[in-house]
Amino acid sequence: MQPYQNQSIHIYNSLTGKKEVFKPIEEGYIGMYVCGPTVYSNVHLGNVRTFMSFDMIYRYFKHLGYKVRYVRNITDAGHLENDADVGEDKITKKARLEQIEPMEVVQRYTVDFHNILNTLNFLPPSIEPTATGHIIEQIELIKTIIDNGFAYVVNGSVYFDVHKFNEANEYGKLSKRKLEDLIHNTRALDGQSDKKNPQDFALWKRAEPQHIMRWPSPWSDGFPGWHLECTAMSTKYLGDNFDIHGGGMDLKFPHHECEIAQSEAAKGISPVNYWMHANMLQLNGQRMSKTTGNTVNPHELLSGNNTFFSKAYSPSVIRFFNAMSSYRSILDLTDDGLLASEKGFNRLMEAINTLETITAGTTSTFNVSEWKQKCYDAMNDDFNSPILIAHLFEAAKVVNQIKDDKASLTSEDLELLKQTMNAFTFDVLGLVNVAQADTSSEKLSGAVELLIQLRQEARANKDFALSDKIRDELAAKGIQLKDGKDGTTFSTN
RNA sequence: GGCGUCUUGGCCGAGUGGCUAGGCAAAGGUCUGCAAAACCUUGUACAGCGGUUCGAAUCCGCUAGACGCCUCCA
Repeated sequence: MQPYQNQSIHIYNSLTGKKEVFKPIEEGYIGMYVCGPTVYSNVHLGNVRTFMSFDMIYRYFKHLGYKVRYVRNITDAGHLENDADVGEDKITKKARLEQIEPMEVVQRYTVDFHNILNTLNFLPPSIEPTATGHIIEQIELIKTIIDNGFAYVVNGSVYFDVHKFNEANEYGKLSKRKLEDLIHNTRALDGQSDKKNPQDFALWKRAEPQHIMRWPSPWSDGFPGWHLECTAMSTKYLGDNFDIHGGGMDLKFPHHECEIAQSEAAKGISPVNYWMHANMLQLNGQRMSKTTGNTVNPHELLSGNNTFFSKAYSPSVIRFFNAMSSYRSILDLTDDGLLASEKGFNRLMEAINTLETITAGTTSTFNVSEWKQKCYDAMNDDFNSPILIAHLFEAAKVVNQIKDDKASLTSEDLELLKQTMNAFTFDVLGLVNVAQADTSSEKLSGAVELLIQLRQEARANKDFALSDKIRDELAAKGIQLKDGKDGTTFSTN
C-alpha cells in the first residue's frame, strides 16, 4: 500500500481552468514534462522559480510513493527569435559575439544551470534530453505532420498550417484565444516571410550560410523550430498522451498552444491531460527585464552581490520564500519579503532542532494524526505549500510548548510528529537545516564551548565586563550566544 | 487596441457565501546581572460604488489601479 492510495490530489488544469481530481493514466505512475531552459546565457531567475515549484511537486509525488518519470529538456539548438529572423538563432548569435563555438556556449551554461540547481537542492529529473540529441525524431515528426496535410514546404523551410489545422481542430484552446482574433490582432509583418499566414509557425527552418548549427533534412540544411523539440521529446519518453506538462505562464502562448497543435496534427490526440503553469516572478513589483536593468540572476541573489538586496540569501531561504506563496501566484521578490522568510525559516529550523531534544509524556494534548492529514490536504489541494507551511508552524508551536511543559505528546505521537515534520520540511519542500550543519563543525564548536564556559565563570564571579566582552566579540564575528534555562547555546549566521 | 489574470491588516501571503490561515513587523509578558535570542499572549483586513442574498471580503455588474500574453527579454 502506497501513501498515494489514501490521498486525493486536485490539480488546477490550465486547459479547463478548473481544479480537477488528479488521476494518472496508469495507476502508480506519473509522466511529467517541464519545458527546460535555453542554455544561451545564465538561467533566468524566473525560470528557476518555475523549476523550483515543479521540483516541489515532483518531490511530493515521490513522497506519496508514485513512480515518476520527470522529463525536463535542455534547449540547446536555440530557437527562432522572431518571424523576420534571417536564420540566426539565439545560440549562434551569442557565440559570434563571444567568438566561440555554439556548443561551447551550450556547455558552459548547461554546467552553470546544473550548478545553480544543485546549490538550490533540486532533485535531478529522470531524463534531461537535449534538442540537438533529438533532431532525427523532430524530422520524423515533421514528415508525419506534412503527410497528414497540416504543414507545407516553402524554400526549404516547413511551416505548420494553423488555418488548415483549425478547420477540424481548435487552435487556441489552451490560451483561450480564437484564430479570428489572432488574425485581426496580428501586427503587419515586414513581408519577408514565406508563411501563408502570419499565424503559421516554423517546424523547420532553412539555415542561412552564416548559421553554424545546422542539420541535413529532406527539405534543406537547417534547424528545427522551437515548439517542435518539446513535442518530439515529451512524446518520445512519456508517450503520445501523458499526465502532466508544466512550464512558465509565458510559455502558454504560443509555445504550449503549438505543442498541442503539433501533437494533434501528428498523432490525432491531445498530448497532455493536465497542463500546469507556474506564474511569473517579479523584482520589486516590476517585471524582470534585461533592457531596463530590473533583473538579478541566481548567482547574484545567492552571493548578495547585487544592488537590490541587503544581503546574501541561502538556498533554503530562497526555497522557503518560494514555497510561502502559491506557484500560481505572481511572486514579488523583495528584500523585505526575503528577510521575513529568512526569519521564519530560522524559527522553523529551531523548532525542528528542539523536536529532537524534547521527551514524550504520558498523554497527548495535540492530535498529531489529524494534523498530519491536514498537511497532506494542503498539498493535495493543488500543492498549496503556504498552507502546509502554516501547519508546520502550528507544529513548531506545539514543540515549543512541550519544551515549556505546557503541552505533551505520547512517544508514538512524538515519533509521528518527528517523521511528518521531517518528511514535509526536508523531503517535500527540499529545505536544508543549515544551522545544524554549521554548528556541527567540531573545531568551531569546541572553541566556542570553551568561551561559553569562560563566560559562565565570569558571570558566576559577577565579572560582567568580561562576560559581556566575550558575548559582544563573538557577536561581531557572527556567532550569537543564546542564554537559556538549561545553559548557553550558540548559532552562526 | 485584443484576450486574460489580479487588487486581502504596517509589510508579505493563503483561503472561504456565515466557523474569519500563516510568516514578518508591532505592543505586552516570561526568562536574564543587563541584554540579545527564544518562547507566550494580543491584533478582525479583504480597492471603490452598486446589485443578488437572511447573510458577501467570498457571487454578479460598473469604476479605478496593477500585471501578463499578443512583440526580443523566463
